[in-house]
Amino acid sequence: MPDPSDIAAYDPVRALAERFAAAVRAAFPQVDAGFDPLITATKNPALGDFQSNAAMPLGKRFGMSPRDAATKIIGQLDLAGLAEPVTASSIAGPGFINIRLRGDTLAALLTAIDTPGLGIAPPAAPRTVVVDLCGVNIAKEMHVGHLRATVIGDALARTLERLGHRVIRQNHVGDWGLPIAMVTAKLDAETRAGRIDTGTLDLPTLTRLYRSAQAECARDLRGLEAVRRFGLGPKAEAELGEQVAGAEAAMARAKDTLLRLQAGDPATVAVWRRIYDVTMTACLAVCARLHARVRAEDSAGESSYAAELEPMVADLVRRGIAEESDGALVIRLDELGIDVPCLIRKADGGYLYATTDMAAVRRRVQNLGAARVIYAVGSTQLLHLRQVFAASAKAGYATPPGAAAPASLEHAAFGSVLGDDGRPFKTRSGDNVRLEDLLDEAVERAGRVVAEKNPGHSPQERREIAEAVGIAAIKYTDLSTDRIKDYVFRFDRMLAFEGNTGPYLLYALVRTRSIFRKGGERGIGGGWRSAPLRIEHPAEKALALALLRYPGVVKSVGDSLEPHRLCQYAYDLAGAFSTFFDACPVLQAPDDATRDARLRLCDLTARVLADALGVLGLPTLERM
RNA sequence: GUCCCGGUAGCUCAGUUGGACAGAGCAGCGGUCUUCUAAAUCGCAGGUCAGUGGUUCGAAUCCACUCCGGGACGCCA
Repeated sequence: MPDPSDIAAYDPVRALAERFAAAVRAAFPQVDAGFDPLITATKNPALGDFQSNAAMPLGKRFGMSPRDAATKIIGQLDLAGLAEPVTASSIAGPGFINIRLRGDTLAALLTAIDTPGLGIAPPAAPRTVVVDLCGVNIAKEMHVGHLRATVIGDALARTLERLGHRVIRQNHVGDWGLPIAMVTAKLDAETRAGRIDTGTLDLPTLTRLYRSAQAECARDLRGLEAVRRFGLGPKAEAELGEQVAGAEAAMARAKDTLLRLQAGDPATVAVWRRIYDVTMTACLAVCARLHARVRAEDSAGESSYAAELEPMVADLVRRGIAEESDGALVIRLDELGIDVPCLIRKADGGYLYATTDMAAVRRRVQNLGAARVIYAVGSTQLLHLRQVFAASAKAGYATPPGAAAPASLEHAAFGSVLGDDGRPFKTRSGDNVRLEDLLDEAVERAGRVVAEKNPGHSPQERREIAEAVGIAAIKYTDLSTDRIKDYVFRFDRMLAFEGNTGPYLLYALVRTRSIFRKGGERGIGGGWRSAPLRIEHPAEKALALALLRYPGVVKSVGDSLEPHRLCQYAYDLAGAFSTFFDACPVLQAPDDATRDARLRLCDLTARVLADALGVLGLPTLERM
């Protein structure tokens, strides 16, 4: 049996690449040392496990047929202890070289990843990564729009943590500016009028206040203009004029409130603080229910940047980064390939969200020490974030002190959640759908299915299972497709217990675990833990190959920020296990050695699958 | 108008730095439970990869143009 340390740890691709690179160097001394022998998994298992596509580029370069190049390579190839011998019949098609791993090699590689880390080694140089996620607004309930920012952001954060990096989550709470001042003024007025008790204030009430405050301030200024322009008469003008006067008064109160907030007036700040606390308590509870690790200490609201904006803008002006344009202040980005300037201060002196976002880049890179800043933010902000990234780079804010290279600012953009009609997901009346209502309905529907599939559970058990299944169903749907695309939200599809769904994966994990419960009942001890792995049956081989892919897949999600790759992997692994479980008796294996080897394989599968689901942020279960 | 993102089987979607006849799931048809959770598994059927042209030994993948759908475009956030 080969020594795992001899074959580049656990990774068959790397091990084969080394052997092939050596053979290519021997066969073609002219090629440089960095030549990539292009090892990939073979799509059709009937042809082999892996293939090298090295012969095609070599054939082209040396003016020979790729099959001749392949023949030269295999003449120098030594796969002893790793794979079946490669012969002329291994060359196929235009010049593919097919490779079939040996069962004992697979067993050795699996043994190498059968560790607590499951083959994922800590990075040589851990990086600090900031993940911007969730992005709630105060005085508003979480709705579907926050689902993806929370679920995707948390999955990315977990992935990077799993890879051994230092992750700082940042919930960029929308807690500042004129809209917030409007609610603050409104709540203050309502409280003073005795219509609201701040002690028992809840989020639905706040949301109502927010809406009415917005409506009061915005009341038909445009309508009045139209009435004047088209001369609809003094009566219409007077009616609208009254409304507008009210709106102007409300707006004036809001602006006054904003000034007092900015000045730190204790009474006003106390009202604001109450709004903040009521909102965040509810928001963090939803995050907890979603199994998203977003905590109070992860909040870095817009308000926390308020005091930094004026000095930052002054700095930008002084250094000539920002310039005036029509009374406003902009940063031009033409030289960075963006023809729309980034507006950072309005003509009236007010700041914009780009200003706050630049301050956030600066703090995240300069103070928090981020080498990467990842934004789990919707694709509608694509241009905005490009501008902010470019403007921050131009200002030098994206480069850590003393560092040679700037931090990497990355937008993990996602598409919209759509309703059945293909339009953005809304209630019949056009309101946003409350996230909590969505979770409640998913859990309720899951409960019905659980009761039907397995009537033996106690009500308590059923509730717990339904909760996990419902949450997993929603999260998995959100994570399992390419995030840039929109998707249609459909309960029946995500809660289907067959196919590529969260419930199916939970079930697959339960099956891997239940075998040990059953084994315990039959008096089988833990001797299998140290039993030698044996990979003989085709289903065992397919499962082994799937398990060995795990570290590389997690790594690729960390690089690409695409959690759906890990979902696809988990689904593949679950499928490989199901096939194995069907074809290979474990507890009734023909002999004890086979049984123990298979138990160990089940255990490794269970741990990898549970780890993958954990990285995705899905809740898991012991039984269903 | 400019820019960005999508378009793959009836439906929902994968498709790694270009590689073998384009893969799953659902829906349809047909096998497999006295045996480890059948919420499973095995098989059949189903596709001009939106279109045209180009690069290449080789293109769903890269380039150009066209069509369709969505989005964003300095004084909201």
